[in-house]
Amino acid sequence: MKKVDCKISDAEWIVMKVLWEEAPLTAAKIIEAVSSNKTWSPKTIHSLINRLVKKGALGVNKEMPHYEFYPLVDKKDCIQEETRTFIQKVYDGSIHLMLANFIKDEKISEKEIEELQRLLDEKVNE
Amino acid sequence: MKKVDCKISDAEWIVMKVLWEEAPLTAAKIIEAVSSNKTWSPKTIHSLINRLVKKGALGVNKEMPHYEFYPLVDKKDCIQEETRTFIQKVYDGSIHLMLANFIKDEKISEKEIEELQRLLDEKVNE
DNA sequence: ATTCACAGACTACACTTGTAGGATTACATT
DNA sequence: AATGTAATCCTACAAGTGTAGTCTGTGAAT
Repeated sequence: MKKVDCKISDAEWIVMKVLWEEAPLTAAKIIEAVSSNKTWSPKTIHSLINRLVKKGALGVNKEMPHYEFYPLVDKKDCIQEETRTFIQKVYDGSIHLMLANFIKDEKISEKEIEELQRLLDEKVNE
Repeated sequence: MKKVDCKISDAEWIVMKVLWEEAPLTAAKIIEAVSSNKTWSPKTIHSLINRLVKKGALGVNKEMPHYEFYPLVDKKDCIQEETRTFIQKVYDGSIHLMLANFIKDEKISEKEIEELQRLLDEKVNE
């Protein structure tokens, strides 16, 4: 998997998430999967797929009766890059500020809090 | 403070953050503050300010020798909106997934972990 | 009073993004 | 083999963004 060097737009993320879930897939399959969340025209989804190929985020296998697409960039990398950008923009790059703000402000259930505490404990004992 | 109804772009966020920090400010002051982080032309910063005024994110006091600008939208609201969008895009809207992923993957110092644990504890005892 | 430099108004321009449409090709069915 | 339907390829187009530039007026300095 290549490092992410490209920006993936909001709409494109939806397509990428389908292929990170399962790949390779034909355009038809992708359209089917995306359509459960979005009411886009198949044409629109084709456009997004092609842009992602052009960007280097997707690869194509043309040796098939119908092209098959698969991710060329790693999901974890993309998430981290996206997160980094977001935290930079909103929290001046401070992860800590972000998490603190988050824990303070958001509605998190008791159970989730316990779960997070467990995760933190694990982290400590690594 | 109005509710945020407008999208604030990455570049615009930098201007907004200056004015959330201190307001009202003249364009010259804003340019000065922004220039410590960014090497934008003053013209560029003027453009951003004007777009923000047009979007309704900034207000202007024209009764001054030089216009003074101030935020019309609340920082907390903007952060929350931005965060919501981000989590939707990357984590399918699951705050929990996001925090969990974060705690697992990111390099967080021991001290930060303790700090977060403290925050969670506080949250429990609310 | 003249000039200079900056403030403010308006304009520019290429690139990305959301959202498709049209033309062409190729497989599948009659 | 012909035809229809779906898959590819290419094109479109307005709005938003990053990144400025021009023109015009006015206050400050000479």
